[in-house]
Amino acid sequence: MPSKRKAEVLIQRGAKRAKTGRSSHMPTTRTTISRNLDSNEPNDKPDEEGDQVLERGVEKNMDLFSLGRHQKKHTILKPLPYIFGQNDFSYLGLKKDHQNRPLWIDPKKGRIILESFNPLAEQAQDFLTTIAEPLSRPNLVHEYALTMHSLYAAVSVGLAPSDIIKTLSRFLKTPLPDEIRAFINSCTQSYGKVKLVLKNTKYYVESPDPNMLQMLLKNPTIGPLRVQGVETITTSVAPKIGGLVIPGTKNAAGVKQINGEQPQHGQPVQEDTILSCLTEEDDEDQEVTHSFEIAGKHVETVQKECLNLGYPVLEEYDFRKDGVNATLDIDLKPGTQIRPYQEKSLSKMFGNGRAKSGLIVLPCGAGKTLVGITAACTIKKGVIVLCTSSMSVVQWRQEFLKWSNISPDDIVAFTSDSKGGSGFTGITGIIVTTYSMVTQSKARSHGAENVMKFITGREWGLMLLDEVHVVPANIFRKVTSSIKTHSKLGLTATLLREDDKISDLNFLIGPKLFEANWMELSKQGHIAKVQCAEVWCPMPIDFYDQYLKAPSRKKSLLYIMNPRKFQACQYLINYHEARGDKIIVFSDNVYALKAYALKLGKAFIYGGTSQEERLRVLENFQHNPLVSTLFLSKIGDTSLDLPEATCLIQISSHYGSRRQEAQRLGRILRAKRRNDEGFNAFFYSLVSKDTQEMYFSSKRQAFLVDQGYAFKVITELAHFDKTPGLVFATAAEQRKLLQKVLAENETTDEDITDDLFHSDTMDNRKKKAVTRRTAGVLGDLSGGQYMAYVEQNKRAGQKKTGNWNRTARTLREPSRGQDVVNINQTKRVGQKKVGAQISGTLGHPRGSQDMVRSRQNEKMDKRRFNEKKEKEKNEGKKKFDDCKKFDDSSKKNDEIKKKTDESKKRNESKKRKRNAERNPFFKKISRENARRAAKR
DNA sequence: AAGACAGCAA
DNA sequence: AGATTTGCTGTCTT
Repeated sequence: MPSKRKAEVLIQRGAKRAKTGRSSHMPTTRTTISRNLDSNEPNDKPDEEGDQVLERGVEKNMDLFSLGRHQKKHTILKPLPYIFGQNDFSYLGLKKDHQNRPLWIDPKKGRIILESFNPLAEQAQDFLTTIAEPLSRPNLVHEYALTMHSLYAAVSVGLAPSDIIKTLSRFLKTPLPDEIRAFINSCTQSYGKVKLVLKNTKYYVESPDPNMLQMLLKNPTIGPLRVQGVETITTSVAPKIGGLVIPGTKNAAGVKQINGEQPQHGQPVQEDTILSCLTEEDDEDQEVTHSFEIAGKHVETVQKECLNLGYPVLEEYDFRKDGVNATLDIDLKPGTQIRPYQEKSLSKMFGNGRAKSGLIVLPCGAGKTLVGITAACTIKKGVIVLCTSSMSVVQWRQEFLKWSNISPDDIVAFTSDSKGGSGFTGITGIIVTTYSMVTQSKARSHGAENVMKFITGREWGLMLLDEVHVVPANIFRKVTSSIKTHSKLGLTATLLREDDKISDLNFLIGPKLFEANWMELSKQGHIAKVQCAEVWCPMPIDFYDQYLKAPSRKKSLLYIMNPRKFQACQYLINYHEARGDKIIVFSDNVYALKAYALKLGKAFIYGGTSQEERLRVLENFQHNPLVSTLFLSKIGDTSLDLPEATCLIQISSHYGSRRQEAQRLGRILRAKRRNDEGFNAFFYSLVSKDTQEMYFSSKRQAFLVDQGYAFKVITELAHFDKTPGLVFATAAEQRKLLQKVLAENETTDEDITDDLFHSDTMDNRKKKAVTRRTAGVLGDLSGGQYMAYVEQNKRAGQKKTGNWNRTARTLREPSRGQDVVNINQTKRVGQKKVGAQISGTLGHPRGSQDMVRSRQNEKMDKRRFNEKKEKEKNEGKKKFDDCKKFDDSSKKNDEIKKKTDESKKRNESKKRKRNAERNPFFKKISRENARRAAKR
């Protein structure tokens, strides 16, 4: 039964990935292939290595259809399409020595398949990462896509089209299809014809070919964006390559040795992979180039349009020839050596002696920061670093100080609480800030205003974009146009978004320069090895009943609060604590987070946890051997500098977000013990069987599976039933939990609707709430008693946890697990509790945090309402337009309609605000606040 | 120093 | 397929 299920899921996943090709799900492919080969070959030993089987099988099958027979192949060999599916390209005709060549190609889609067990695989892989985009790299067969962008990137590293074609056909088992040859030629020819150049904070579109510029100016999108009357003719010199040394590399060490400095001992001498420059021709001729100016804010549009036209804009920074911008005194600290893959990624960036803009993708814990710092040390000009949170701003600054010799005065943090004066003490320097800091367009404080002027008013040599996958978000993409920089380097671990905006990075930043192979890094010991598992927790029958009946909202709560999941979680925690692991448990749902942590007596942190408390908990988690489990909400995904954990358990997560999954896995890749013999980190996803969670889980895993991680499915934990002390062991307890879960939703909704949503605009919401109420049968039946239960519980909780000293003690003595290690009670939260009490008297069962939340909900409803209205309006407008296409007055009407709509909206929001203010609930709160303030 | 608030991301 | 809740930011107020 379990194996059947597994097969089903695998097939499902395979089907889901069918768009990107079957081979992307390795376990399926592998098992299918070996099974079929087994049946073909009776002598086959069952324990034979899969790759050997595959290789021999492939050989054997290849023999069956030698060249010339391929026309008939499909009729002759029935099993083949079954085995290889759409990935059988042998009809292209195999070369005689195909066994020695590692690549297949799909002539239609430009997909390249690499046999990673082939002796030439390593060489081929290096080549492939340069010219194509890795799609999926599991154990045996890797899949790459030849795309426009990847080819642009290849040319920008210096590969000539002929090189690409020559090398590709050398690795191919089949002759290079003509389509592919044509595709490569068409993509590479137009590359580099148009350049974007930054001079004196002005942008110019430049080309050696005046016709090209004329063509662009005639383009309806680009033409009007030209700044008038500044067409100039300039001369430029083609770049030279030699002499550039990236600090931290072997070359750099050599230079230092000559200068009398010794590289630190114990550092392995690295292979000289650096600057294997592919073009050596030094053009000494001076070329005449033509250019026209465009405004900074139009750069994005122009780049996008040029890309559409098939003339990608080349953005390169010849920083060594830049005499205008001051040179920054920065270098890596002596003895610092960067790892081979870091070097490789940087050599892609500086491949031709100039700085190319682009993206570097490295898994978490693989030293992205150091790559950024090394890039900064190579360019040696003003640097601006952008991060997602103020925490990482501080970290980036620290890392810079740690790895480089930059003077602390020259590196400034610019965040809301550290405005960093108005610049550097020197003439240039590094500024570290957040995306929102530089994109905020609303009123700014005086200091911030100054710094912003400073940032936008000058030219930067390098812009480092941390977590670059956030840039395509509507607000953040502004940064690329408002800050004038010669080169951009985007860093991320997961170049993934669940929307389709990720390809925008191609013109917002640049092509992907390098993407590391996770499995390779873990084999080399740079990141930890991880065992991934999905634990299937069956739902107790009454839970499942309710799950089937429940509306989607409650469904999720039900499968998260599955008692069997509680038990599995407890079991895993016990098991790994006994092994000496440090465990992090992730839950997106705060309610579940608290419930789990309290029930199992562990520490937890979520958004409402104060700064002070967070630090205290983290410190205990790190140093106190008695605190080895920590529960985190999605706060742990981004904004927490987590100490090293070795085991990770997910109990709930954000739908099918692959990025979240990868980011969470990244939390255990850093482990210091990774090089210990046989060390393994563990990654568990707990899913409730036969629920939506299964689907989400498979979706989330897609990225990691592509990276080569194999997820085991665990349906039974060893001695699970005999484990003593499991929570919710009796049916009565489970029933109680079920009621609690059902009622939790009920009461909240009811209260929110009754207390907070008096305003007439909320009719929709109310309707929704009513339907929801009728749906929960069990909740209705037991609602009354149940309220009492909640209230009691709440008060008990208050009594128990209000005291700071007590919680501090329980933390130090976790053996008093019975006491519940609730270390979430800071002074701040304690104050909030007062709010909770008030709300309690009003019949609001949850804390004031929830009050805030529900107000936010109201806001959100407001927004959604507006959005909906907007949508309807747009649709209406469209129809309106359609009907009155030729009516001149339609525009006027439209405008009037818009205006009235807007004023209506404004009035409504005002009304809502007034209502909110008049609401006794808020009045009471604000009175309480005032009273408290007076007391202080 | 901490909370309210608004806006945004995922 | 679509939903959706939590958390971050800066600024202003107390």
